[in-house]
Amino acid sequence: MLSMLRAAGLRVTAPRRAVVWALAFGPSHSTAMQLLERASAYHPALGRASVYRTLEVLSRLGAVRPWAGVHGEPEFVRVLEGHHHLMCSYCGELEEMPHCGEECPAEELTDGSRIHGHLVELIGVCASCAQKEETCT
Amino acid sequence: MLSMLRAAGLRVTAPRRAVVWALAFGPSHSTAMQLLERASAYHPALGRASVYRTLEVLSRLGAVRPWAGVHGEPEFVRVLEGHHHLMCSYCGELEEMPHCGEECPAEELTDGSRIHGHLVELIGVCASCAQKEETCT
DNA sequence: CTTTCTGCAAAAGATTTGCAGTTCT
DNA sequence: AGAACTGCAAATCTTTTGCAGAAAG
Repeated sequence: MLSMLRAAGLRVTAPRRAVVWALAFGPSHSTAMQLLERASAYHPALGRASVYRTLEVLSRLGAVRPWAGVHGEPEFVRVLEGHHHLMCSYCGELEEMPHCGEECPAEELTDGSRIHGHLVELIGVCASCAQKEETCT
Repeated sequence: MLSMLRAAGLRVTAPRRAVVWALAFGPSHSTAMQLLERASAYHPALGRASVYRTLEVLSRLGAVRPWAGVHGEPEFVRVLEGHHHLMCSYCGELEEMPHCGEECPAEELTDGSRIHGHLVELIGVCASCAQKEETCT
């Protein structure tokens, strides 16, 4: 993501490096505050505002997307590599799904556009809940 | 969505009907405040809190999903019918994509789970921007 | 009739903004 | 040197919560 900053003519500074580091080497989605906390280990002087400002920049570049977490908490998701979840409306858990390769069906839906990332969210009942229910019936 | 409330043993009240009406007959995604405004036409006494509470209930039932809008503003998306967007990271526009049928490839990614809705977001450069760029080169 | 839901207003948070100082290029 | 970026703290705004009263089943 640092190279994306450079390519866009933006500066690569310590605070930005810290946030990118926290994004790249942490979980695929986190809240702004979690990122602040993790990135602080890398650059202790980091302030809240810079985290938000960096996330805004990265969103504009398409490296990250704001996303509403399991209970609606605002989070940011690394999006360059593609991302699939299953939100189970029965147990309320978010199940991360295996990564998709180059030929992810989600990216086939397009016309002349150039896709470089995606976020797929399925809403339904997860396999383990579905099985539990059958057992009950 | 009213029947989903009944099926879950929850009450169907005027405020809830108003919010469901605003969701069902309005755009596929809106902010809580926009819903409040529209639903007020239907039930003028409606208060903010009830909108949030109803949206919370509908999210738990899987009829709606919180979602981060174009610039990250929290919105709610009708999700039962499936939903596809393309976020163009060049022009920043959100392009709504044609609705998918029953055999939407997005829903094929599953194992034993039962899917009843989905939200697909592609991040990339939209067709018209992609074309513009070619012309420039 | 009981339990759930509602509106109000206050409280709690999260995100944004202005500004003086710092740091890339 | 000049423009871009940062941290701080204050301001703004959205969402949540407590509670007394109303209404659905």
